Amino acid sequence: MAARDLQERIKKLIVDRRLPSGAPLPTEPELMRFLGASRNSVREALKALQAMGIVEIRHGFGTYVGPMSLAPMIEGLAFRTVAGHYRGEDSLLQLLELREAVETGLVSRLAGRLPERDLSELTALVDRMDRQAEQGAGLAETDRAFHATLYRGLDNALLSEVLEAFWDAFHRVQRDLVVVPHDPWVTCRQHREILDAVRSGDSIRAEEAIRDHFGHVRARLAPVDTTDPQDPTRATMSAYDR
Amino acid sequence: MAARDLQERIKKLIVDRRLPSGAPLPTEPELMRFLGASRNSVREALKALQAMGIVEIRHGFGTYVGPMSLAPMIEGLAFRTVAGHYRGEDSLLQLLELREAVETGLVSRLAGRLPERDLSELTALVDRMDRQAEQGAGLAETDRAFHATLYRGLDNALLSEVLEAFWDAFHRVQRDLVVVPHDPWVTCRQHREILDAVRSGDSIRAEEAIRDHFGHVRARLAPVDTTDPQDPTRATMSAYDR
DNA sequence: CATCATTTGTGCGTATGTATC
DNA sequence: CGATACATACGCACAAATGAT
Repeated sequence: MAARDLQERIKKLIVDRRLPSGAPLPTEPELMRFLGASRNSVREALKALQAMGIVEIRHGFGTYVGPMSLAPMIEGLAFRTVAGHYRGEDSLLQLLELREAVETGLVSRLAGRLPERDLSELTALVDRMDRQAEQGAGLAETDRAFHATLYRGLDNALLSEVLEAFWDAFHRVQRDLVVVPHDPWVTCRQHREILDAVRSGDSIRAEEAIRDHFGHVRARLAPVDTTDPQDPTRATMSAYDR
Repeated sequence: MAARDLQERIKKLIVDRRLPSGAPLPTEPELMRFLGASRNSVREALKALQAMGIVEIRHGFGTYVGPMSLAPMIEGLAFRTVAGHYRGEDSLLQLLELREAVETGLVSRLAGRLPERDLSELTALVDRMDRQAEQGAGLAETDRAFHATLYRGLDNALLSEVLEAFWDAFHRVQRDLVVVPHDPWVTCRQHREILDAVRSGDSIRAEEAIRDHFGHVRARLAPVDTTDPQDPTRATMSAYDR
């Protein structure tokens, strides 16, 4: 029995029965009977679907319909970027430019259209960035929240998820791969400028602010590190070394 | 041994050895020894990596490093959209709006910056659309080529791939799920308008043209079909019925 | 063209770890 | 604590596909 068919038939089973995220799937023996395949085949099909985020397997408990998040996309993008990076490609830069290209376009549509509620939330986030910079703490999570809150105003959950996925993939790779000596105060100032520009409703200025922000990150990215992860004298610590 | 670990260690093996796309991976028995796991566990890990597009398995031949394409992302997006659609969500509309939001932003950056070579290629594509409309042939592939050629000017291979992935996911779902009675002449006219706007260098007009184009598709999408795929009287044919 | 070795695909049996009741 | 149900893991055997001899 073709393993490819098994995956398709399990997917069909989910849509046919209108199973929502979190709904329990038939147990492995039941799937074996239903699909007419052995345990190995069923398990391999489930593993593949799990990798795609379509099903969720909880040890000793059961299999369930997955959260349908874009987590697999993050994994795939991140690995693709890491592999390309070590092969000497500028894959990390490309990922950053992808974010820049998309976000510059989106922020101009947002300018002047954000409700006061979101604006004040963004203000609070930038304020928190200031405090974190003062304490020398990392402000990655706050940066993530800022971008997420900003594009929430576009009122498209899928779009928000995609942007967050791009953010996650980029920062995961950046954290594992390169040393970025960045000045937190510059980051704070740039986010405040983005916020001010959006609040003022000036599309051009908002685009410019986003471009400045990404340009700053890009500059810190220039001296890419492509040392061999097998080389014990390497300067960075990759997640793939564990 | 956690199956999750196996996947990570195979990924680490790929980056450590700098294996490019298409390079052969160790055979299953070799991986069993290298990873100290049973064949089933190794195979399940490989299946998951295959689903993510990281490895490619060819029956009776061997396993290879995958093409690192975004094909898995298309699969995931498409399934997520289909499942959401049958559950009564407007997931297909959201996917279309995602494309619209991203493309409106990008096309304004393109206006007036496309080399004559790309412009003439786009002209040829629109001409081909006209001929196909005349013959009553489908112009989906030409539409795909138009959008791909358009954003090639942004000079970011990753961005191009992502946009093509969005296109593929949307059209796969639309083709399988809903009946869209669309007028090919309108489509032709709108693409010509996009091309003219980009050629003239008018960013505003280019954005407007893209918005018109997507607006037309959105209008044809309104009467969503959520009939039960198990219902033999259904009007549409889903890919998940096979 | 046929045969062979190699490699992946499939199926079965069994033992172990883990969660729920 | 035991009982039960389930996922996890292992090992073996055979089938099917591919490329080379």
